Amino acid sequence: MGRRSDHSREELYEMTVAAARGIVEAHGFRALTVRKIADAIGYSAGTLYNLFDNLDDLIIRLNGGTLDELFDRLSAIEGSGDPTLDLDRLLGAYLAYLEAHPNLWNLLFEYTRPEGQVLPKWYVDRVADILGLLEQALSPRFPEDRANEKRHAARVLWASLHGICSLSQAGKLEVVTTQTPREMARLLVSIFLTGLETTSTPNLPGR
Amino acid sequence: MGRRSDHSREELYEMTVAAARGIVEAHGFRALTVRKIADAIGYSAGTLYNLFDNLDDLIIRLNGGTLDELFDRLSAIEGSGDPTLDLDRLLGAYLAYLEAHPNLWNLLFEYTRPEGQVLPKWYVDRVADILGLLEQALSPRFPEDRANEKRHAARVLWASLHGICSLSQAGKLEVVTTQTPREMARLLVSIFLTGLETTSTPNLPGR
DNA sequence: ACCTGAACACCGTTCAAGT
DNA sequence: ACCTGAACACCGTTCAAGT
Repeated sequence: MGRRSDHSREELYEMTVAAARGIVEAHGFRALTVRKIADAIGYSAGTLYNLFDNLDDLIIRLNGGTLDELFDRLSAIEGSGDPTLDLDRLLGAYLAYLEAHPNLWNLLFEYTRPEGQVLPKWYVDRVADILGLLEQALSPRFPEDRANEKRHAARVLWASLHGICSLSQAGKLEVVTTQTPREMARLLVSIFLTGLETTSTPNLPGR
Repeated sequence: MGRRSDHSREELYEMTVAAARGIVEAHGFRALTVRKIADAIGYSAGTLYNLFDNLDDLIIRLNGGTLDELFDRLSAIEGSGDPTLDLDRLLGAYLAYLEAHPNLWNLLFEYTRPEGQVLPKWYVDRVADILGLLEQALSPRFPEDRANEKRHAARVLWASLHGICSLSQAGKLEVVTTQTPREMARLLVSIFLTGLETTSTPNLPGR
């Protein structure tokens, strides 16, 4: 036993995250265990605790990479200035990623960390970056002095689209509808943008 | 050891589900284990396997009860014929339940069963019943010959609201917005209903 | 300084043995 | 027919002991 220094700390870190990702992609997040990751990289389980606080920490790092990938795909889309078109492209890329890496997406959103753990700032920032792309696509619909309304609209739309993806991924959609997630997302965007056009200041029910 | 017959099979079943529910409500779904349930009802773990196929089966039964409760709360709301008002009331009741039983709701939606397991029919039917209430509230917006569009709209709205609840519950909303889930849901319903009014046949981007 | 293997305190599930 | 306790095959995490 004792030090091996076959790999630098950084190499080890990369190997670990890559191995974890491989396991999740191949067998789903339920199959992800510290022992299996250690096996895959040829080290003992204890070694991983030199690199990560615990499995939860490791998962958050892995999810960070997934968020990066997602952002890269989405930010590669150049805006046309037409919200309908831009949102549809964003949507297409998002759903394509989801379809290509369902288990990674699952780990990203369906895995909830234990009781009252807060997400690290860098993690939240990455989510905010993705939200920024949505805001940008919505921009033509909002004058500059209504940035706050735009923020709110983008977040509501984001959460809504997430709901469609989430239920679809969990297999809870196909049992109650024949629509594909793509169709549902398009219908949502279509209704949403139409609703935005005529609802500058939404009139909410009595409160 | 051997048979005790302190309780009938039915009693045992009820005790088990109640104990499981208690554990989830008190400590979250991560705390739910077969051994703890058995402890709580004063039987051995093995006994639970006389009543349920496995823990997953037990959870689905528990979730069935949660769906029933949710349906009861929502169906107690009498319709006014005004979709804005009715949807807001449904929403209020839904969010109130979520707030009162966050951990039960969590188990219902965030817990995903292992790989390719299908939900039993009675379970899907209960979800469909709840969807029916949404459809009913939307009814004034759709002529009778557009029942299918109504179905689709109800499902999209349901998934969207679910997204808001889901992200809120996971603590992923408060980090990117100051809006409450209630406000987001209201904004969504408001935009959605406005969008429906003027979008009888939504024009989707090129497919 | 790093890595290991054993240990600890858990899991879900099965099943021979008892009544 | 029902129930138990032990067993099996796992977990995440810690840490003394080795290099």
